[in-house]
Amino acid sequence: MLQSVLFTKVIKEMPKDETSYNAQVLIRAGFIDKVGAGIYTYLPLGKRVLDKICDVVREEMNALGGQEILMPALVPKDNWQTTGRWETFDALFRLTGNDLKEYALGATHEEIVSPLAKNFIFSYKDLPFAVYQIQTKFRNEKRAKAGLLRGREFLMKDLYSFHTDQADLDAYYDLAIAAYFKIYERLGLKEKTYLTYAAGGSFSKYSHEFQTLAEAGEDLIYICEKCRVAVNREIINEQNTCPLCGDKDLKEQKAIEVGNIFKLGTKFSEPFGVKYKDQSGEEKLALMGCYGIGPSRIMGTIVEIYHDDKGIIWPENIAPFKIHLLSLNENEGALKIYHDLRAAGLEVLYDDRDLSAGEKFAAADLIGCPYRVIISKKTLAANSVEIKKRTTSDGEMVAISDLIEFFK
RNA sequence: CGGGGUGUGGCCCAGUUGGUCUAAGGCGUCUGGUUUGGGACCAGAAGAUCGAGAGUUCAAAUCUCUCCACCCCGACCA
Repeated sequence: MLQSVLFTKVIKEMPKDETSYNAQVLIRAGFIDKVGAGIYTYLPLGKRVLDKICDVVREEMNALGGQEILMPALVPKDNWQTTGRWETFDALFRLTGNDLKEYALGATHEEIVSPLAKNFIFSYKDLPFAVYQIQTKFRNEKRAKAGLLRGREFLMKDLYSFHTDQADLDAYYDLAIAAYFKIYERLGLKEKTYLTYAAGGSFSKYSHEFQTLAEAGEDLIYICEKCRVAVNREIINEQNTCPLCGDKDLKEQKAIEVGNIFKLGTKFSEPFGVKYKDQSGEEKLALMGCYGIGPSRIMGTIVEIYHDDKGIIWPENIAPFKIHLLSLNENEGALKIYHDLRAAGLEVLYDDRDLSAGEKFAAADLIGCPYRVIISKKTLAANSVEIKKRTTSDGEMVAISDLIEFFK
């Protein structure tokens, strides 16, 4: 993409009214634009990152056997009354149409997916299966905060699984945990992410959160380094020990919740009557699990973790562009290289603007693409370009003839 | 929702014991020129109902009241 065409540009000054790092830098670099508290527009650079995160999530959900669907964001009141959550779900956005009917904006979708599943589950032969969606969720948070970490409107992947029995649910649940760690690995978060035991509700002893260590985190977790798991605050108050090894030597850390999975059991299949007939013809309730992960929050989390004093340092898998090509007044030579790189299938943001070198460098550091390729009189004199990784301070000269090979 | 803070051109802000504010400066933008390896420089220009409404006053960005928005701490977060 030509940067001269990109309609956003970097801002030199910190935005007022944002102290959260991810919000400050994402706004300054032109990834997002703030509309209201916890409400953001994703700009071209931000949309690319968000899409890449979603792609990773989607691939792993597909690998887990999930079938992608898209449920409505506008949900009739009836669905919420069936479970009683119309009254009890504080963060639900409720609204009334011109027809005087009441609706909620989807905050989670058990109330939609359960009656949906009921339409297609009759026999044990119809089970198990799992569906998921990646969709905008709405929660009327008392206090939106920390940029993308807690919004009133945010992107969420929610997967729901349906099973005949507990053993099947348990087995799938473990597969989901593994799938989640694959996602965090691909997003560069695995090292800092802990499977965290949380209160489970009525159908299992625990639910699980995935918590990524970060100073910006609003959760406190207690880590058992030996087992590489953690427990959250509700659990630690009940039993000051690691649920796996019983160790009492737990380390307190701040963390961001980047995923959350529950065994729902029959909590929703019962009110909605999601039943199947088993081999003996007996009617039974299906068991459910649900598995959430928020791509927009992940984006904020990655920024919180991967940055330096100059800006963002995107992991290669989700950078808006792999290469940031900077022309220092050598647009002619640079344009050819831009086309060559693109022809080789590489994602390139090409700064073809008529600006000083310093300004281009500063913007490139802020935006944070993994590789910077510089073309100047100096490099062209040597038939070369200079390549510098965002993570290193010094670049290296690479012959133009070897450039494509360098990125293979 | 409780407590605290802030609202002034697109952005960051000065000004707030009422009067010379006909609102300053920086960034950005536009015009012309000089520049070009770390946010360059010179000259000129455009751009503001001072968050909104009501009130006090000869006079309000400045005082009073109401409301709104945003930020922070806390509570909350299927």
